[in-house]
Amino acid sequence: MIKEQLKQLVASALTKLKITEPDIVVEYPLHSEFGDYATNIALKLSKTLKKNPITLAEEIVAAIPSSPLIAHMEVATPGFINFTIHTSTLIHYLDEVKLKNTQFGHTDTLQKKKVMIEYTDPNPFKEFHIGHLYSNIVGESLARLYEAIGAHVERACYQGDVGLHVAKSLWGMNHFMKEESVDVAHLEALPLEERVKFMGRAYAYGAKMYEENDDAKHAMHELNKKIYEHDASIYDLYKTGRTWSLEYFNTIYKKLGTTFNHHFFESEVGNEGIKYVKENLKKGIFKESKGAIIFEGEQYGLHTRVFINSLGLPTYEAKDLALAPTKYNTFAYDVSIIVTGNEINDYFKVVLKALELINPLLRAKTVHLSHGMVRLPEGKMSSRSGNIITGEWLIGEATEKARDIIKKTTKTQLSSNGKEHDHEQHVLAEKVALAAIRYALLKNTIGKNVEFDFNESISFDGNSGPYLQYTYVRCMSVLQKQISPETKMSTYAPNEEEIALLRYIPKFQEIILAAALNKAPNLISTFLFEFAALFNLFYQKHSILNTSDETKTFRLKLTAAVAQILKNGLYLLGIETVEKM
RNA sequence: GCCUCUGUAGCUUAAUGGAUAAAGCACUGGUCUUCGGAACCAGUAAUGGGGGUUCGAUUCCCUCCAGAGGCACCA
Repeated sequence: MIKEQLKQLVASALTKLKITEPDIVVEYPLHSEFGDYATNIALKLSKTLKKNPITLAEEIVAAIPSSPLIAHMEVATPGFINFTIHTSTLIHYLDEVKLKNTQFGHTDTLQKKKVMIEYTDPNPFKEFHIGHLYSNIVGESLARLYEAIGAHVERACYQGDVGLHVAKSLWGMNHFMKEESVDVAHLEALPLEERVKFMGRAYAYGAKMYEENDDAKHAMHELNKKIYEHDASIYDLYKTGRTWSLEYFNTIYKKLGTTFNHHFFESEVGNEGIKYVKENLKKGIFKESKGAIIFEGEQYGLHTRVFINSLGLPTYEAKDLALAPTKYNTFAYDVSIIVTGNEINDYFKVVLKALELINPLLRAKTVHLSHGMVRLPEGKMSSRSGNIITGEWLIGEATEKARDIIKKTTKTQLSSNGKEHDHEQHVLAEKVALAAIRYALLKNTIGKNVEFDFNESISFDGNSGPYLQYTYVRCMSVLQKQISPETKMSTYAPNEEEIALLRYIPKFQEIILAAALNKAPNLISTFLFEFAALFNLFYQKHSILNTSDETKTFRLKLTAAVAQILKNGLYLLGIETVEKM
C-alpha cells in the first residue's frame, strides 16, 4: 500500500534525524493541489522538539530516502509535507486491477481471524420492519468488509422466539380466531404473506390490550409461562406461528442475499441463561430483589436491570448473557460483533458489564455496534401502534419507482419479451431498488438516527446507488464494443482527468482497510461516489474509442479498472451491479 | 428528575485535532451532431448560543438551548 510505504519512508527519515515517534499519520489532503498524500508529522513534533514546524518539515523532507514512488515533495504552511506520486507508479496499478479481478482491493490484514457478526435479529410473530432491514444492510456490509481484509467471517442471526412479545401475539391470535371464527387450518390455507399479516395484527392488538386491560395483561403473563413450559394448550399454535414467521423471514433473507451460518434462538438460551445467572448469584454479581434476580448497574454508572423475573422466567438480559458462550461454543471467535439499533445502547452496557464480571475474556472479544433508528416524519415507528414501515413495503415501493424509470429509459433493451420480459424487468428493477435503499442507508455514518422520507431518502440520481450502477453500465457498454487490451502501458502521459482517476486506484485498498477497521461502510460509499463522478467527468470530456491507438489502449484499460473497482466496491455495500438498466 | 446520544447551507448528509468546511437534493444559469442524459459544468448558501484547552477545534472540556433514546420484572 502506498500509504504504508510513505509511512515507512517518513519513519526512516525520522530515524536518520534521531527522532522517535511511533504514530505517523499519512492522510489524503482535502484538495488535489496539495498532492496525493500528506503528513502532519512536523506539526505534531514541533512542540516537543521546540522547533519551527516548517524548518522541521524541510529537515524531514531532506532525510527521506529517494524512492521511485515519489515524484514530488513539498513543504506547505503551516508545516505539512505533501507527496505527489509518480504517474508511472499509478499506471502500474492498472495492470493489477483488470476486469474480473474480484479480489482487487483485498488484503490479508486480519489473517483468517475469526469474526462472528450477529445482525438482522427479527422477532418471530412480529413484522420484519425497516429497522431490521437497516441492521441487515449494515451487518452484511460489515461481514463483507471483514472478509475483504482477510477475516474468516461467520454470520449469525438471533431471533426472539420466546418472551412476552410472543405471548402478546399468541393471545391476539387466539382472540381474533375466536372473534372471526377461523381455525389454524383455515389460516394455513392462506398465502404466507396473509398469515404473517394476521400475526402482526394480533401482536398490535395484544400489545394494546396489555397496556389497557389488566385481565388481559395477566392472561398474557400466564401464557408466557406456558410457552416457556411447552404447555400443550398453546404449544401447537406456538410452533405453527413460529414456523410461519421463520419461513417468511427466509424469503426476505433470500431477497436480500444474506446467508446465515448460524441461527440462534432465545428459546435455546433461556435455560442456559437461568443457570448462568443463578451460578453467579452466589458470587454476588446478581442480587435477589422483590422475587426477581437483578443486576445493580448503579455501582458502575449504569442502571439496574432484571435478569430473571419474579415468575422465574429469564428476561432478554439473561438470554443475551448466555448467548455469548453459546456462540463461542459453536465458533471460537476472536471478535464477536453484535449489530443492533441504538435504542438499546444503555441496555447493552448493562449486559456487557455483567458479562465482563462473569467472563472477562468473552467480554473483551465482544463489540456492540449500534446503528441509528429510522424515524418517520410523523414520529416514532412502533409495531405496537402499527405505525411501521415493513422491509417488504419499502423494497416494493422502491421497485415500482425503479420500474417506472426503466420504462422511460429508451436505451434499456432486455433480451426477452412478453411475460419473460416483465419478469426480467422486475428482477432488474428490484436490483436497482435495493441499490438505492442500501446506498441511502450506508452513505451516512452508522449510529446516527435516520430521518426517513421515501421521496427524499430513496434517491435514484446524484449521490445514490443507481448512479454508481449506472456508471458501471456505462463502462461495460464501452467495453462491450471493444475489450480492454492486455498490453502493458509503459510510457503514457495521462491528462488531468485521467490522473485524477489513476490516483484513486491504489487508494481503494487503503479505504477498504480503513472502512473495515473503523466499521464504517460510508467510507466506501464516499470513495465510490467520488470515483464514479471523476469517471463521468472524464467520460464527458474525452472519447475513449475515437482516439489514437495508444490513447485508446490506455483508456480502455482505465475504463476496465473503473468498472472492476465499482463492482468490487459495490459488493462491499451489498449492492449488485447490472449490465443494463 | 437522572443517564446517554445528536445539533453543519432551505432539506438530507460528509469531514482519523489540520490547509480554502465537502457533497447530493432543491433553486438559478449553462453543456452535448450521446462510446448510454439515472450524465456533465457553473452559481447562491452552513458548523445551535456562550466560554475554555490547543500553534490549530465541526471534532476535546464546561455551560446554556433544542431534539431523540433509555431509566427493574418488554425485546
